[in-house]
Formats: sequence, structure tokens, C-alpha cells
Amino acid sequence: MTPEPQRPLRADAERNRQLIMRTAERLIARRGPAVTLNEIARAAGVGVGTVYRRFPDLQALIDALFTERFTTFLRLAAAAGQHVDPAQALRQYLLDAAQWRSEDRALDTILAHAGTDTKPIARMRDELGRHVDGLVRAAVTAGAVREDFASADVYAFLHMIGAVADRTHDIAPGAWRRYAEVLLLGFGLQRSPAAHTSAMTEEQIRRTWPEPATRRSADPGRAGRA
Amino acid sequence: MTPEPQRPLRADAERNRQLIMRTAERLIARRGPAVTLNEIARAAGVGVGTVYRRFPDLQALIDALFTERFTTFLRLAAAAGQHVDPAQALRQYLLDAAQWRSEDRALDTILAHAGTDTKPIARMRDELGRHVDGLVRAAVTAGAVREDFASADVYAFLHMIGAVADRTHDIAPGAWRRYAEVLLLGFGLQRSPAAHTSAMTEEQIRRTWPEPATRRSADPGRAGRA
DNA sequence: TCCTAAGCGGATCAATTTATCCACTTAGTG
DNA sequence: CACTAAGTGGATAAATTGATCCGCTTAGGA
Repeated sequence: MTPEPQRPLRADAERNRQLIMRTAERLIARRGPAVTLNEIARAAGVGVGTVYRRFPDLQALIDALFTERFTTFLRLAAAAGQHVDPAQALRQYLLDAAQWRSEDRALDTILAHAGTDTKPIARMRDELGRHVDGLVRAAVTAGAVREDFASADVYAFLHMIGAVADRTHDIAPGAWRRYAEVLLLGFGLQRSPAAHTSAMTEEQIRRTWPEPATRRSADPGRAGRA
Repeated sequence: MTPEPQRPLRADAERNRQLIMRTAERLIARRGPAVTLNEIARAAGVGVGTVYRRFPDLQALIDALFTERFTTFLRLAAAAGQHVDPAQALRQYLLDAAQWRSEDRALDTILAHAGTDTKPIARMRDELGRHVDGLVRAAVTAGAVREDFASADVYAFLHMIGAVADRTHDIAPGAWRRYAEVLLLGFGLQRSPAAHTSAMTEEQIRRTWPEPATRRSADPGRAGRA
């Protein structure tokens, strides 16, 4: 609930808060939303009480992580916006975000389980929306993408790349780039099939299908909370 | 474990087995891997004992559902193979599988959580692999796709479409088609940008980002069991 | 240095989940 | 129809999880 406490935390408390969040990330990356606050406390080497005092429940912890993540999206969008060439700008945002998405193994769970109805989050979402919209509009106007390209395509792009990245991370780490390239081509944001980012080997495919998993968390883990 | 009992089940038992599986699908589609066998029993209107006798645990139930699903993949691949035109064949498999993937809301969870090490499943996987390989090789030979197109791209395609479909199902049901088209274009399996399958509206985007979710199931729900 | 508000940790309890067991019912063969 | 192997359901034991509470410790201002 409380996004940021008014009185700053005592130094040790703040340290613990960070420790808890970093530990939670690690655990979430490994086990998905099935993690437990008690479990996180143990892994972080602090008492359960310490965790529960700072984060009433797992939801609150995930929301906090979500806010951090969202900030990163904003930063990337702003950075990309610096480019003078609209095509470059859009391409950079897509690729930077994709790269980050492919590296942060906790991101999917965090995005999927964050509560999204709080005021500050709504504000950040609007801001990101504006940034992305700007990038997209500029690129379309400049004729650098197919003319029906829209913001939705940016989000879809990231979801798609994320799906591939999550399933190939341990097997063929760079594999997502191939699909990023294919999508950019399909969107008309890139012309030629680019340097061969080759497909995966037989064995790599086998290990991707179906992908590993953990129980707990509507991983289709979807639906439910909404 | 037991994939198919040797002595056929008594009629009423078989009926209950089906009832349980159909109920489980519904519940999994709605709540992801967070479902409980007791919960399924209640929803199916049978006793817990009945469920546990047939399926020792949730894993067994999911494995059974997985086998059914895999059979469907095989059927689609075989059907697509009938086409004389290799381009048509590959395209049909991709689109049929994608459509099905977008409709079966339980599929992602089932694929993500199935145990994959059993003999019969390995056999089915090999068979599907051969089918898909055949489709891909024929299309490449015919020059209907970019020459570095590989089987891995087929699986990646489905993961990517699945990601979009799962997140837009309730909001913009046909949205996945747009991205299927973009991917086909990017893979060189299709030439022109096709009839405008337009992007989503502002409001639709907002509701997709981030998407709804349920706890439990490493949805990131990933990693863990492997 | 002293004092106290703030923080800490983990024993402990409530709630939920998982899974078993067994007295009762029923399909379906002879 | 009668008999029995097969199946049924749900009360309940065991295990796991979620969350609180409170006596002890400590940061950091006066």
C-alpha cells in the first residue's frame, strides 16, 4: 500500500528493505510467484517479522518491485527519445527494452502480478504511454514503419520477445534477437534480414518445449486477480 | 504416472474421469496452476477420493491433459501436411496451431507444467518433431521462406503468438492475427502486409499492460520443476 | 553518553492444502 | 437376480503456509 514512507527509514531498516527486495527478485526469478514471504525472509537472513513489517504481504512487495521496474521502462523510453532519427529512436527503445526484458528473469512475474490500480502507478503508466506514443508517432510520420503501426504493437513486441526470452534464457541466451529482427522486419522497421542470427539447434529446441515451470501463480499463470 | 490403464475403466469411472478432466481444464483456464485437486473435485461434483484415485496428484492430471493436447498438435501437423504446396502447408500449420493456442486458455499452463520425461510423451514429441521438420524442410526447399528458417522458429512463433493471445483474449480476441501476419512477413512466408488487421485501441492497450494474473505457478510462473 | 523511538526476529497460532482411509454403493458378469 | 470387484465420497490426519505479537536490540539525536 504505502508506496514511499514519509519519514525516511532508519539506515539499518532501509538496508534491510533493499536486502529483502533484492532477495525477493532472486527468488522470484527462480521460483516465480510461488515464493513465500517467510521463504524470502529466510533467504535474506532476516526475521519474518522484519519482512512483514515492511511489506504487509507478497502483493505489496511485488508492487514495490513493479514500481522500480516501471521506472526503468521510463528511463529507456526517455533515452531513446534523444535520437534525432525517429526510426533509430523507436528501434532503440524496442531493442533496449527487449534486452532488459530478456535479462531480468523476475520481470514477467512482477508485471503479471502487480496491482495496477494505485494512483502513482497510474501516473507512471500514463507517462510511459506518452513517451511511447511519441516515439511511435514520430516514426510513423517519418515513414520509418508501416503506417498502421501503433503503440499496442510496442507492448505486443515486448510480450512476444519476453515469451521467447523466458523460454530460451538458459539454453540459447541470445535467441530472442533473431525474433526481434523478424518482428522489426515484419513491422517494416528494418529492411533486410540482417546478419544471420541463426535459429536454435535440435537439442536446444527440445529443451524449450515445453518449458520449465513452477506451480502457483497462474503462470498461464494468468486470470484471477485481474 | 499410469498413462492409460490396461483394463478399461468401468463405465461410470470413465465418465467421472472425463468429467474431472473437463472440469480441471475450465478451472486451470480461469485460475492457472493454482488449482487444487480438492477444488476440482468440488467443482466437478465428485468426492475428493474419486479424483485422487484417478490422479495421484495435480501433476498426473496435468500430464493427462498434456497428452490430449499433444495429440491435437500432431493432428494439426498431419492435416497441414496434406497440402501439396509446401508454403500453404507450413502456413496452415502455423495458423491452425496459433488459432487453437489462442482459444484454449488452459494450454499455456498445461504445457508449462507438464512433466516431460515419460516414455510415451518422448515418443509423441519425436513424432511431432518429425512432422514439423518435414513441413519446414519442404517450405525451405521450395524457397517459400527465408532459407535459414528452422523448426525452432515454429515453436518460437507459437510461444510468441501465445503470449499475445493470452494477454488480449478478453480484450481484443482477434488481435493475435495481426502479429501472426507480421511474423509471417518477417519470416518471408508472406509477401504483402495483408488486409488491415489493425492494432488495438488506447483503452485496450491499457488493459493489457500489465496483464491480469493469479498467484501460484511460477507463471513467471516459470523455473523450478524443470 | 544516555535515552527512546524504531527496528528486529522468531516462537507461535490460524488457515489452508494435501492426501488417506474405509464404510457404503453400484456396474455389469454369469 | 445375485454376487463381487470396482468405484464412491467425505471426514479427518498431516503438512505447509500466512501472519501476528511481543520481549529484546540498536540507531542516532540531544
